[in-house]
Amino acid sequence: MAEEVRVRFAPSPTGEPHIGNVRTALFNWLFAKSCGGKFVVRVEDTDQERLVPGAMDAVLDCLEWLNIPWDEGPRVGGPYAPYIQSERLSIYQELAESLLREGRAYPCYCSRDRLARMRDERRVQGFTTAHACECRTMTTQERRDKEAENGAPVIRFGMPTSGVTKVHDLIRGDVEWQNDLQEDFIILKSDGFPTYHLAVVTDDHLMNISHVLRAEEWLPSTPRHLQLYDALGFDPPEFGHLPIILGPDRSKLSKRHGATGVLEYREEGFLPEALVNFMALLGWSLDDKTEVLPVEEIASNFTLDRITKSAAVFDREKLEWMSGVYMRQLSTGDLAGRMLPFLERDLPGDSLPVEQPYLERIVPLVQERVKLLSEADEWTSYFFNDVPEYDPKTLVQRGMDVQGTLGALRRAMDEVASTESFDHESLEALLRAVGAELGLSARQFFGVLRTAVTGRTAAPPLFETMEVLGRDLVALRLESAAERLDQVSQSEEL
RNA sequence: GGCGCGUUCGUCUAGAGGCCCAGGACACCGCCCUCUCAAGGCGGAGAUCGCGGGUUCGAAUCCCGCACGCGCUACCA
Repeated sequence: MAEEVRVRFAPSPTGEPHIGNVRTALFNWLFAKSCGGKFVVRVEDTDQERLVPGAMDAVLDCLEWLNIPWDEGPRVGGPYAPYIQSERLSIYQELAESLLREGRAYPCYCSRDRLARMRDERRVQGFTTAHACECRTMTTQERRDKEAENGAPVIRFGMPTSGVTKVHDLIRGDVEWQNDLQEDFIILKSDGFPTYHLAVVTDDHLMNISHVLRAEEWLPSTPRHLQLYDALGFDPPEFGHLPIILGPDRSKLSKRHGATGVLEYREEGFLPEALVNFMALLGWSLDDKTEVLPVEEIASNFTLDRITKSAAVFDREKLEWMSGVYMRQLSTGDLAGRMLPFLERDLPGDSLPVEQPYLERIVPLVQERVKLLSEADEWTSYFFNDVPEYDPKTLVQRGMDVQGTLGALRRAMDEVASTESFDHESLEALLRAVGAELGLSARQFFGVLRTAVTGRTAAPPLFETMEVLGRDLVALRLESAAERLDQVSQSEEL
């Protein structure tokens, strides 16, 4: 009988949550969902020096924003609590102690300098930089002497000096390492904190993790973990090493590549469901055609054998496209609700407050034009003021002159003021006829009106826009346009 | 330097011996639609499947070698 699938995401709170981290979280969660397993979050805060206050909350906020819930972990608790490693120190210390007693680990008194020198020497000699110092074979007396002069040692794990360590990686297949090339790595630092290696192995075992799905950069430390499992008498979980995510220069995605923090994408107004879909496609695919699919469908079709082995370059342009796709799928009310906080943030103060019912009339006009919520203000600002800012000269369309443009504006003013129905269909019928009468093409006439009404040369359909703005505002803007154009042309003639 | 992993259009990918002189998507170009911008439709360009050897009637797919890229090589994760 197969055991319950339990996977975990184990971020270390050392900075802003990163696309790479979150993609790993997503794959773990997808895998758990795909087989009815549990997804646990565990905070690996064993590096006190690099610890960044608030980083843990940022990670958790990201997961929540992306709608990736966890079954156990911080904020939700669970049967294996605590899920924060700094609260579990005694567990690791006891295990390190027992390893020490059994002779599988030993105290090491070497200084960093000495270690660095040894590594350099080995490197020039063409050897691996690994392997142990002589602390491994010290006598008890020698240790006592060292301790007196050097203070607290670190605890190193003694790797086997012969044989190979093999893993059957769920994604990469069989991989093996020669043991004598492996380093005697530190499991307990001199401050009493465990290193990653001891802590993961311990907690993955204690928390009953069945599958370790982590980034490929961890593959080289897998033999260490396997040997630790063995020495501790624990059954190892299954391992699967996920392809890493690269920046445009094909090196591991990192801060120097610019926007890599997930929170930045939230600030920019990417839709979380688009980010999730997009990240899932970084290393996984359903088939040869389908790319846009809801997360439930990704989860129900998610299998490890469809994960790629090769690293993937993060393509922001495609993400933007996908965000637009999801944007268009939203209902009016939903989109309006999501836009609101962005408009409140980005619109000038005198345009506020934004009323949701009014916004919902605007949304259908801009929905298929907006890719990011942070663009919402650019697309809608002229709905929230009296007269938009623009260069009056842009009123004059190709093939027209100032006088003709002024005439067109004044004629439109009259029509707008006197027409009975102000719905877009009537307006279009009416103004089309007027344009023809003036001898202007639709492009010209509507171009003049577009600039006058919206202040821009690219905007949603004119007549729907007018309908939403209402007769008074439209009339005001047409009038203002005529005045401003008149002024400019006069001042330039002088 | 050592160890490990990887290598299909610029990018994400499909492909598990004949369906592939390689399919889809983003980006790009053109046309259509059209009041502008989008969205949409149609079409185009773009990959000698890293290279060289094998195996086979037949290889992107299997084997070997090489090259290149990336990762790891901390009292960081």
